[in-house]
Amino acid sequence: MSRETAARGRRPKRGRTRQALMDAALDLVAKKAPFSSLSLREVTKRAGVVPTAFYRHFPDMSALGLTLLDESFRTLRQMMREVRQHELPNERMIRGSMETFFTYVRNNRTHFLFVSKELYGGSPTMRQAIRREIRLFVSELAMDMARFPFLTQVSAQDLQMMASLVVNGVVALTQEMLELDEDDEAGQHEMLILAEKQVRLIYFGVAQWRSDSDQPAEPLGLERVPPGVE
Amino acid sequence: MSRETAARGRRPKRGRTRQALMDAALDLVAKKAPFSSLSLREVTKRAGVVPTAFYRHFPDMSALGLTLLDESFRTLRQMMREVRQHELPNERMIRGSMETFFTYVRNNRTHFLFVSKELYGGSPTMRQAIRREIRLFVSELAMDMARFPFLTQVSAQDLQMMASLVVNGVVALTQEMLELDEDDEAGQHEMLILAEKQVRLIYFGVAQWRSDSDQPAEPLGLERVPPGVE
DNA sequence: AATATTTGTGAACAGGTGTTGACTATGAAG
DNA sequence: CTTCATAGTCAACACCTGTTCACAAATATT
Repeated sequence: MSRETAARGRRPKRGRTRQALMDAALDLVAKKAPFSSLSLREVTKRAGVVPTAFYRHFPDMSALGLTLLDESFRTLRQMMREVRQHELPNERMIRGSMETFFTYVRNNRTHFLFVSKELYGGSPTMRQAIRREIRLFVSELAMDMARFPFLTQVSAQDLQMMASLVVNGVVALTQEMLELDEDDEAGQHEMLILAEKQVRLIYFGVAQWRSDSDQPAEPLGLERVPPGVE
Repeated sequence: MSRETAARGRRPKRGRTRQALMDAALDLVAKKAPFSSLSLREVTKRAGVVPTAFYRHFPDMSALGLTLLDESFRTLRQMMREVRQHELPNERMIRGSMETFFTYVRNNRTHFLFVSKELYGGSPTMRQAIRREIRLFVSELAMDMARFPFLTQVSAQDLQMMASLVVNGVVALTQEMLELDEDDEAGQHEMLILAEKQVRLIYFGVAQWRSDSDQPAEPLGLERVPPGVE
């Protein structure tokens, strides 16, 4: 008895509306304004649903945002775990890690666009959540670095500092890559090369580090520069 | 809350309304939402002016935003120039530069808060403008680094890469510092120490770098990989 | 097949939004 | 003093906002 009364009767909208709302929000963020300046009605319209239907799935917009955030990070965390288990700490590791990470970013563009814009522009709750996730990555990377033979004498605090340097760099490059056009192959590859170089550069510095004295192993001539340079 | 909402009785309203609008927007961004989700009426209300008065000074909100951006960077550029001229490339330079820079950030908190939120959350025009400024700082730093005697053989491209690493790191730490409470002396000092360490670490890596081979001066035990790596 | 629960609809509200046009106060220039 | 452009006010508009409520449709449970 499929009666279509006012021509409003639509297809089976089982639990799909919820996902439709999330996708709609993600789309709008990707090609328009940040999430905070996104209206409930806008999202529902794009999802092909009447505004009031929103409340069947989320109490308000900020709840949608947090759900989106969770969705964004859950798969990312899982991927990072796998990378950490498979890779070994050698020269090729850097390239491999960067490659898999940036490929992942590419395949989940809208999610990263969302997170990127919320990192500093979002509500306090959002920002805090994101920064917590980032700090988690830093700690895990620091743990990995602790296993490097030439870093056994570096303090945990300095390891954290080094790891955050790497993660911050990757985050910045990720955001810069998101500014590129979606199918700018050359640009994205260039970004990958750059990322690898930068991380490698940091690792060179790391190898020179002594944390006990808060000083480098060698002065390496930084301060031996003659004052007549200017 | 000592806002002079009673500006109605004040005489000299000459060119002050324009600045009042800018200050109001800056205040709102600092303690509320990002600039994009800021309404014209909200700004005028805070400035103690009727909404229509806005159009006497700016065609629309985005024009206000660009003006704010310009105001934010003009003094910063000037300060950076002075630092670049006074400082010498030695060990103390890093500490000194970081100190003056972070002090400046502290004294211009609202401006940096504004820029920080617009970097990734703002309109395309805004983001582009900000990234252009950042790229400018990178280039200038790269020029400074080119004068380091132990970097004369590094390619211009790699110098750019190194400089962007430093700048990105400082940007990230700046944004992190802005998350701290305004009068959290300890936290801000800690951030300064961290910044100095990170920059110093990068410089150690820099000293190891050889750009002609895209490889480090020494394998330094990261891996005993043969030189024939892609 | 009858019932109950979830999910989507439509109308309506109170209030905020950008922008208009005509009008008025201000202060400088003639 | 008069003239005139600048800068601020007021009322009004058409539109978009979040949220409410009662109702209808679709699905699940009995």
